Amino acid sequence: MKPVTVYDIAREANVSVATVSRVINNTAPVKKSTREKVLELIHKYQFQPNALARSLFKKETGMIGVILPDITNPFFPEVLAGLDQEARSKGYTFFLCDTVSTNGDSVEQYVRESQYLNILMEKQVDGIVMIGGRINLAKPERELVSEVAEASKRVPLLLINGSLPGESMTRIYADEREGAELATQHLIDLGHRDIAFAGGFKKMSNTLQRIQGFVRTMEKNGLQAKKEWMLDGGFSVESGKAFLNRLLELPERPTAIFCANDLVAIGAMKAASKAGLRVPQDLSLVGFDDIPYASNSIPELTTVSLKCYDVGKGAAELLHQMITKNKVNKNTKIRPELIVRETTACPSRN
Amino acid sequence: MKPVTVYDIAREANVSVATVSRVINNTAPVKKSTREKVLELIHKYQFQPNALARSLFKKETGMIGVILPDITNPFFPEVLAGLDQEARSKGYTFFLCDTVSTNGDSVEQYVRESQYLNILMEKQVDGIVMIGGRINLAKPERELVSEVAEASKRVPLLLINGSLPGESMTRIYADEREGAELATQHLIDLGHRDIAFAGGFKKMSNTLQRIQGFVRTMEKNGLQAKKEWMLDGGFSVESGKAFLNRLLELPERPTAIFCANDLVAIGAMKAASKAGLRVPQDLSLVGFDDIPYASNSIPELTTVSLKCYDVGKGAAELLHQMITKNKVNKNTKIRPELIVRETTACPSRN
DNA sequence: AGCAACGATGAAACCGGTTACTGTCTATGA
DNA sequence: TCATAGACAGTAACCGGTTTCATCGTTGCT
Repeated sequence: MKPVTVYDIAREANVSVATVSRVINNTAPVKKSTREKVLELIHKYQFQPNALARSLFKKETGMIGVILPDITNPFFPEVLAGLDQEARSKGYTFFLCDTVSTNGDSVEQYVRESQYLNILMEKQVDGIVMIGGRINLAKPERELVSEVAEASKRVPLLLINGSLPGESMTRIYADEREGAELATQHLIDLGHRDIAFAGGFKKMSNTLQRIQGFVRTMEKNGLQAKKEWMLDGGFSVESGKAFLNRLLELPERPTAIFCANDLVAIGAMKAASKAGLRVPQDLSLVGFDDIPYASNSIPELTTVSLKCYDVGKGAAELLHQMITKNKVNKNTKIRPELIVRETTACPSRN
Repeated sequence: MKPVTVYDIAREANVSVATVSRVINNTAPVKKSTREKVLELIHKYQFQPNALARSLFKKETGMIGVILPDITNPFFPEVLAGLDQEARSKGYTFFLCDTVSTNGDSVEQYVRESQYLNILMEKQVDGIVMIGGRINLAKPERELVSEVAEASKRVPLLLINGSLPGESMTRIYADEREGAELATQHLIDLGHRDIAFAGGFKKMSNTLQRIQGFVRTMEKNGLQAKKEWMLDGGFSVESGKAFLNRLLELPERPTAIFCANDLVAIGAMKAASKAGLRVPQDLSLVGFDDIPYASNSIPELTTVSLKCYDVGKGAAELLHQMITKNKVNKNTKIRPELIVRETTACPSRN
């Protein structure tokens, strides 16, 4: 049972396909009686025009691709939600491209990124959004990155929360350094002097930014970031636990930890609880991102909101501009916000 | 700067487009020297074949659509991950269609569902997966549902965790009733007799199933489910808090609550903590779904795993079968599993 | 030598829409 | 009365691939 086409409709209505098309798109006047006849047939057969054919000719698909590293990380659904709400109102549909690697191999992830980039372009998406992923690599890995820049010459491509070293691409991002400064200053203001930084990957630009903001703020306050209290190696709950346990084994312990993201903070909180430490009385914790977890934990997590939803929404607007006009300001910065909840307090003196 | 096409390649290689196509798809023998010349040009121009044109002719797009109610609910990313991993290995790409309504209006959500259904079909997706949403409506709302059944006649359509009353459609689901039985029996085995049920929407079939499992197990053990301890009205953390507070105001209080999902359980846990109740000493809590939250809370949540990931994976396999052959067993059931963690204990006697 | 089978290739149809171009026919104004 | 604009509609080209069918030259077998 073949799907019905404009030709079928045209034949049965005794008109040409051009007329059918005009009725569908309201693109030129059609006699009322003719229009009605066509409309009736369309309804009768539940005719659905083939979007492939249409897009092939019109050179626009109304599809945009989103490439992200792991949909299971609650950070991403949040920006996706913002992206979606805004994009939907403009008539776009989404490809979701998750580059998560099954075996934890990060090279595999990069490969996947390239694959998706190609697939999306072949599918003629109107635009592409990349969140995180390789665009977060720090300078040394630069070569890995050129094809992203290459792709951006062929299709509107927007980077979220990441930049390509050396390449000037359009991007929208939350200012991670400022966020880190906010968090660090908050801890210092509470009276903490012994503050650790835990989480992330030093190879990634987002981690670097956060570390920079941390170190800088420490120094500005006449404090110094202790090397042995700077732990990296992951963004997950598990790694958060590991970090805390490592910290526990040290001769000197910090009174507060600034975590690279909320998941790490949650992990640290769990490990602390296991070890009999009370948060925030014995240990202050601040996270980063403000994913929904953060407000659902007990105690609720003090954190820095990266305004995921706003970033997503802004991204959709920007991309839309890139697609229609193609004049857009290259760098859009979203200001993060410190959200004080229950995991930070003055250090206990003893 | 127009994108290059097979024609451009063909011209410059002094061959016909047919030959170029053959080289690309390895679909017929081509002389080695010719092949190399073509390949070289493809590389030179970074030629990317237009997938729209190809799909238009081949009548397959390698795209599948996923319709779900709210990507922000961590349940869905989990099944998405399973779906994705499996589908990706079979060469599919995803449309993500989030029907979440901005204003909380559920009618709006149904409208969105229909829209997406149509869009997806027009875009000629190879198949559609629907998770939750209107397929979860209980019988009375049946009329709202016919167009889903209608769509399933035109394109392979698979239902996850939901059924269409009266219509026989292919579906894969975790047995919610069995899951509820597991949870309830667990509480009873611990010695609880006064057990409440909180969360969900009574209009939705998934809630109904869980309630059924709960009530049935209570009765099987000679207990009865108290009407005033059966609260519905949501699947969110907020509603979980509200439920607990309502329960607190009652003259008689349950010693345990079986929550319609993990989010509700988390909410209840938070409200309990605020009210000075210790979990599990003063109140046992069991959730449902086993989203990542569940293992990250303090204390960790006892819950019923719906095997989201497996369900997603199974869905991808099923859909693929529906697309290729079209012979498939209509009902695939996944057995849920009780996961005992830290929020359940024997009731304290007093 | 004769013929089948196969390798290599091109011409053209096809997928299902949209639109440029053309040509009626009618209403309107000079 | 005639020129002209605008409503209405059809023909055919076009978008960029894939595939069928036909052609032609080799090779292999009898």
